[in-house]
Amino acid sequence: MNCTAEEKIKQAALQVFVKKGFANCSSREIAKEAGMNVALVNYYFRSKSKLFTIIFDSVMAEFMQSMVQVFNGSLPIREKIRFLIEREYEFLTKNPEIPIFILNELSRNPEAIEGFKPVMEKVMESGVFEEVAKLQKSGEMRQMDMLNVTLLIMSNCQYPFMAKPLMSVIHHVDEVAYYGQLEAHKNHVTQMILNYLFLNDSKAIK
Amino acid sequence: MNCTAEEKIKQAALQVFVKKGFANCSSREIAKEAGMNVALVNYYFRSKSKLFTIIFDSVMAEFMQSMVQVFNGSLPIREKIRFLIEREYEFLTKNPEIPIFILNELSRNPEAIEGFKPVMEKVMESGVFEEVAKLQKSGEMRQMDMLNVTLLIMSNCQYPFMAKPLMSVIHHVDEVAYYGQLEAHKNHVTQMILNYLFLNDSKAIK
DNA sequence: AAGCAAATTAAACAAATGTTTAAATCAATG
DNA sequence: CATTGATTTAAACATTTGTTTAATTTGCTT
Repeated sequence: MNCTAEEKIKQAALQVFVKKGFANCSSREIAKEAGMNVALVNYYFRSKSKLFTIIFDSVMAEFMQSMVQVFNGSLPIREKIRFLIEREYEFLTKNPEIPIFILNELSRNPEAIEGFKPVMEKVMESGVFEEVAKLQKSGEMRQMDMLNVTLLIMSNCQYPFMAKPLMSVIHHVDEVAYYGQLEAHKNHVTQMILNYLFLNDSKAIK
Repeated sequence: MNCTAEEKIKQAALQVFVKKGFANCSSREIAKEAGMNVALVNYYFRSKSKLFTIIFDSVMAEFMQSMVQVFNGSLPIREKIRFLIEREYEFLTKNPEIPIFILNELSRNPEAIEGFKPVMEKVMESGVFEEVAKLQKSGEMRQMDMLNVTLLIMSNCQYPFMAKPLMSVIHHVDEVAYYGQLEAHKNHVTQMILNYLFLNDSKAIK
């Protein structure tokens, strides 16, 4: 592990930013978390904003990584989607605060999306969108816009992790029990989405 | 319309808090939005935090209102769910920033959930949960935990509005086009969820 | 060991923040 | 009109914030 001061600050910033959000934490808090002086943060990164941009972009990249990997693989679309949901739940179980962090920062500060565009290129280059379009033409998949397909998958993967505080109260479960429920939820979501996207579906499990 | 100073401050606070979040705005900003002096905010509400709690609780109540109304109605479960999704999309089209506001504040400050518990009581009292349990016993509905049912509905209603900045970039659409897509999405979501929740479903549309 | 650049620190700065104070204004009552 | 209480304001307060400065330490080369 790279343990230079610069790297330590980046790790601390990642933790603090993701947990509390840009507006809700101070440079001094990040420095303290890294075990160093405030001035060092600006010595290495010039400003809180500049540091944030670096962290945010790296989070976005990691966040999209599983999607890119799965899409670039050679599985048939149906298995790609199943695998993608599997991977998303795996990633989000380890990093449950990421989606709320990203969506919150993006809606408060839309220019933050800039650093994300290069990652998006890779998804487009994978050719999944064209592949889906072909299956839709042939009647194997339901005719619908790719935006809606993307939205179905992302909604059902990310929202359950974002809503933990709300759902725990509604259904009186603690954190451990909630993550247990999400394992079951993953299976429901996979079945439901595949059944809906693919027509005349002999593999559908009732 | 009630145009007392107190009411004007509350309206300004609602706008500012929802748009920017608690940590990302100042008392002075709220006062300016209301067209009055900073000191008045504390004169009427004692502190920024106290004012926030009042606003947050009222937002939570309004947010859950459609759910309570639909659940207390006399429609069969299937129609209740269909109607609920309709109402959610209607509400969120008018108030798209509410879900990210609520989930963000809740995850940064979990005690904020307190003011929500009374609203939750009303949902429980409606008896929907028992009604669903009965249909599950009879085999009309798929056997699954109520937490997962709730999660399916909320994910597919709220997330699409939360993810607007992300999705607009991914699919190169502007705000107007995006909300247009969400109309189509509402129909997909309704079909998909009903098809999944209700078994042996003659009304299912392929 | 001396010198030097990079790394690190304590201290200071101006601006912004939540909150309070004390004075001014207003509206209604006697 | 004078008085009283509620409302509104400008100003001040102490803290915190992001950022900078200038001094000190560190590690390494000669």
